[in-house]
Amino acid sequence: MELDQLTECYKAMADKTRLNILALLRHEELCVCELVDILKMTQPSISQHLRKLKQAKLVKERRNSQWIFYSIDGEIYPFIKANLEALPDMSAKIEELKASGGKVCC
Amino acid sequence: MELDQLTECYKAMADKTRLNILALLRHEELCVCELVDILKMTQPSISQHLRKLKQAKLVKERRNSQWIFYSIDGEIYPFIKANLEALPDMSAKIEELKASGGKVCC
DNA sequence: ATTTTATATAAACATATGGTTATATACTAA
DNA sequence: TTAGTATATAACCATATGTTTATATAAAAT
Repeated sequence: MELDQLTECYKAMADKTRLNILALLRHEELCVCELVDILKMTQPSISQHLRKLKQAKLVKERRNSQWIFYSIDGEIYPFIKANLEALPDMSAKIEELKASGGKVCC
Repeated sequence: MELDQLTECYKAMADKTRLNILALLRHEELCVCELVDILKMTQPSISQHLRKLKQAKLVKERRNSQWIFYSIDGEIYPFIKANLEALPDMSAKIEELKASGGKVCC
């Protein structure tokens, strides 16, 4: 692949918050406010991280009325599956969110 | 894996020069001055990039008298092979180096 | 229409990063 | 021991990055 595209990919992954987001999206698509809830960060911060991931084509978005749901993309990267598999399991965080009634949305 | 370890790995890969170094080392181990030659960058700059790669355990070093040869490591990362395979082929650069008599060393 | 909710963008700031120049260290050769 | 070669480290600087606060946009509900 092109080095510039690869650099953008790894830059996008070179941040703990963004790896957390990817790890969460592995389980299911989530909207911004759910990520804010789970990661306990401000909404603009999450939005900007999502923008980087989207620019690197690691996530895609889908609008559903007032919410925008993000999900894993990365299909342009032949290696992405292997990388995502190395991310820690975050299902507990997702369960927490659902238990606290924070799911669908918000 | 641990998110901190993964973050360090992707940070190390999030730079064009370092991806170039990894792409070159895929072919064979190289010493610092050979990398300086091929990448046409200053020696301190290359050294500092190598340090980052080494800290992330993506490369390892082997001393041979006055030279230090770097080679691919990354064995702590289950995905690293897939990632290295996506790097562009740099064999032409290596051939150039050998043709110009710059090999073994320096 | 106006208000509320969800998200994005902008401006400002502190910290991180990469490059350069200068210097230190490690080994070799004389 | 001294000089030369290979590499590492340090100090400095410019640019990039991530966070915060404030504001803008878009859709929903009233």
